[in-house]
Amino acid sequence: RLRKWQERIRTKDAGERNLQFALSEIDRMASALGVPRSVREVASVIYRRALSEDLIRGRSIEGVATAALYAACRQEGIPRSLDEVAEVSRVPQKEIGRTYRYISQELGLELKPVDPKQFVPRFASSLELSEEVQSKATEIIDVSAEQGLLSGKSPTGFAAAAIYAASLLCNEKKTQREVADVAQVTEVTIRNRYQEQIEAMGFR
Amino acid sequence: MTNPADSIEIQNVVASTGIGQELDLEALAEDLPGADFNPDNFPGLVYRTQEPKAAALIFRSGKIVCTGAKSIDDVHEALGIIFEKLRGLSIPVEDDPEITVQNIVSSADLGHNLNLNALAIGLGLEDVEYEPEQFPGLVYRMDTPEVVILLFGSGKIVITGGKRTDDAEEAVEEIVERIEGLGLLG
DNA sequence: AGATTACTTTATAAAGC
DNA sequence: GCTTTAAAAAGTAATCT
Repeated sequence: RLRKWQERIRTKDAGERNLQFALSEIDRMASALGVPRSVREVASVIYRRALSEDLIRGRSIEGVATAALYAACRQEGIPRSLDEVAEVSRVPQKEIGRTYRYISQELGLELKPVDPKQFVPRFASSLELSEEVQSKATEIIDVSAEQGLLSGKSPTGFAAAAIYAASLLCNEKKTQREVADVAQVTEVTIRNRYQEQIEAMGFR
Repeated sequence: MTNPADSIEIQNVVASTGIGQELDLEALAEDLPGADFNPDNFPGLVYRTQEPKAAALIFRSGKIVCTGAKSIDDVHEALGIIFEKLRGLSIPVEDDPEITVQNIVSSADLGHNLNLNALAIGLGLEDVEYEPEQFPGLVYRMDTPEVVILLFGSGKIVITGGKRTDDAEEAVEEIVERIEGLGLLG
């Protein structure tokens, strides 16, 4: 009986330490990503839910913590790409994506697909582009998405191409390289999406 | 008006069987020209048939997995060739080993572009996985028939997880019905 | 700036770590 | 969970000319 007590305390302590570790990791990654405190709180709630529903078994704590943060960013409307999240995590991108899909399914998060427009303010400001370019890029995304060009395309690449196109249209040109770097996509992707988008806009 | 069900093409059939006889894979690897056997890597010996084109994974237990065939008939043909090869090496093989189809992968064309974002919401986010940052296809798990369908923006689809030839046709009819019901098929 | 090659996803069996 | 095998879909990426 005494051993059982000790075991329970030990397990409880270990669980408590693991939870503290996960929450501190979420905090560390959230800071590195520059997301507001509200996102860390949402991520903590998602992590605790995953813990209480026993979704961590067979997975790394860090993986679930990172996936929870990725999900929280999306839920709060300020998404980070898997690439960006992987940069501040010690878990490989592939595992983050898999774990996210798993906890998302199990917890019934039902997150809608990422809207490329949500990347525009952040990408545009790190390129020091004006509000005018941002609203033009937003318009390009809306028009080309309505014409069915978004299906299957990565939201980051789609946003990057629209920002590149908008920078040209507003005489604040950025090179494909510059835009590709902030969005973490290749110039080839920007070129491909850009061609389709200007056609959808009726230019060319 | 072309029927999407008519566009169905079987792309890959996976089946399992067994010869009811333990095998010495080291020796088999020597006697079977073209056999690949890397026990450090994987416990099965890989043997490929040219006509019909297929790949077989042969295990020490005598169990065999056949993949890559384009039809159920091809699976039987390819395995028949392997059984004969083994008999030719004086390895006793059961008369008609039972062959079980484990998975059929098919492709089809719905004939219209698809708005995957709208489809993800319409089909129900709980049954859908659509993460275009990770993969361009929308993954839809269907209950009856129990298959998984990958839907692409082009309207091309992949049906997998079925064990019967009819599964793909039933799945296409069902998905077309659901997409039409949502008013999302051109 | 092409072209080529290769990797992402789905399912599925097999034996063993 | 992983390892290997096959095949399709379409997007993205790395590498070479």
